[in-house]
Amino acid sequence: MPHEPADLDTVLGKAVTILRAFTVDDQVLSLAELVRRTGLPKATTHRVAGDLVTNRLLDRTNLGYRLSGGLFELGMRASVERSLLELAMPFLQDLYERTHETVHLGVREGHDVVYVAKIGGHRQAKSPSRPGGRMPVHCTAIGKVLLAFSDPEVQQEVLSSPLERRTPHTIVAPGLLERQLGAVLENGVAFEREESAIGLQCIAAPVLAEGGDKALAAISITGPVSRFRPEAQVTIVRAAAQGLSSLVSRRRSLSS
Amino acid sequence: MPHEPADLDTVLGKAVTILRAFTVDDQVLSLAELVRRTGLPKATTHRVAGDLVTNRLLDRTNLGYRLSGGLFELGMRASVERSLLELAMPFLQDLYERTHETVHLGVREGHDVVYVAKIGGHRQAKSPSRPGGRMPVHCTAIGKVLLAFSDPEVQQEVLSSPLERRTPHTIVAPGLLERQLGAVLENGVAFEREESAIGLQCIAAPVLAEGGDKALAAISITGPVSRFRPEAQVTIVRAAAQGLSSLVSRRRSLSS
DNA sequence: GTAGGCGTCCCGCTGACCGGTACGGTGATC
DNA sequence: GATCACCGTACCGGTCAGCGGGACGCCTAC
Repeated sequence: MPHEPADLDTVLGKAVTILRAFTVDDQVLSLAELVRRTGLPKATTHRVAGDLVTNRLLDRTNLGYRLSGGLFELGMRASVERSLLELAMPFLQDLYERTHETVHLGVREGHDVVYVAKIGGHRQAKSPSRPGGRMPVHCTAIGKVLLAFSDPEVQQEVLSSPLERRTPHTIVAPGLLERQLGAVLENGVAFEREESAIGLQCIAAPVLAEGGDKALAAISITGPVSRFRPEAQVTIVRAAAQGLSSLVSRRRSLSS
Repeated sequence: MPHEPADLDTVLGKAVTILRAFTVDDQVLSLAELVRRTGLPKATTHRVAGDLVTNRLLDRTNLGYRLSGGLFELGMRASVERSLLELAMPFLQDLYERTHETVHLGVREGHDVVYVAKIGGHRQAKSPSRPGGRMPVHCTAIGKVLLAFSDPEVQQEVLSSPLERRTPHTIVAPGLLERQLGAVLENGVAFEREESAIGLQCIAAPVLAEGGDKALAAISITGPVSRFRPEAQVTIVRAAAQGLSSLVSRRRSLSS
């Protein structure tokens, strides 16, 4: 987890610490729970949380605090993710319509994948991914594509840190993972077979930056083993990702 | 605009002021531009922006600052919007697949609609809405539905404040708007005919809270006048919204 | 009754924050 | 190539916003 724990000697540091104490599946957190998670003194937590409410980053409910709509709005304005999302939507729609399986758009952040979008129908496979949520790179198709098309240093960093086991099929051997990344570079797609959740398979392709060797994002299709064959989707996933790549290239977006 | 301008005497206030200086279509803002928009002293802006970068709410690029991916992630964790989005997605997909026109999910915030989701294909009508963006309630179908199913006080507030003209068809007469809201209550759907943008028509239905008289959100379909007839979609939009309503009711979500 | 957990508030100390000021770089204008 | 305007960055002493230990009142459980 390459998360420096934020400077607790500044108001701002305390504030983001409180905000980040919320995980994807927390609806509402009590003051006491926030104190427990952040390690901040109770009085301080109370005051800062109050200030956050004043500034419309938190909502106060009778059960406790929750992240507010104002924060959602702000987050949606993050230019990279938002414009990616807007440009990608038509391509994601196409994939969904052809397969009626769950379609993801994700970017890499450190050793994790962050899902920017997730679309699916009523019968979608129950997957552990959430929009705005994280998953380790090494156990997802999106993650493996993103890693394969990353700087070698990043790859080494991941390969040399322990690979968490999520299911019996999760790849925890660095050597095996490295070989797979090589294959991904050749094929332009990555697969995942019940490595993050039992019963799920997945295929992903990279959205490449202008140079063509670095990935900005990745697109994937996920389905249950019972009815979904990832190999059958190689062409359309690759096409969608490439279409998005060239669309993105036509706009200015990136930067250091 | 019921936006209290945030307390500029606190660090937190300054920080959110800087963050909110970004609009939906700003990719990157220079320090000087931030100074101009926020009215804060240059030195202060420089320092606080630097702190925001440290805390991963802003990114530093060679061109200036931009809202970071960390902020996107945080915003996606806002429970109300996120769970709404997740539950709604299958219904929105259905609507898109049936019509191949742009589908929106929106909530009300003050006198504005905030778009939580927007999905469309390659040939989507060019509409002024953006995911995470705002539009006035009185000139959109989503807005009119949300307003019709709101507390009377809110309605009065909107009706008694000036109604901004966006196109020649925008309804700027409070009396007319009020009558339309009555019709919306009866029909359970609202229409918009080139009131927010020339060439666009729209139909929306409310996602109702358990009581059945207050709207949590609304779903809409938007299309160009040339090929899209909103009246033909009454049934499916209403069905989608009702389906989502009952799904939401089955979960705990709301609160004061 | 009492014990533990909760949210709220008080209040005196102090160091984080403030912002006027100054400096170096860069590009346009004459 | 000199001048000027505008930019981002850095400094630094004064002071007040922020701090958090502690106390209080309210619950529910035992």
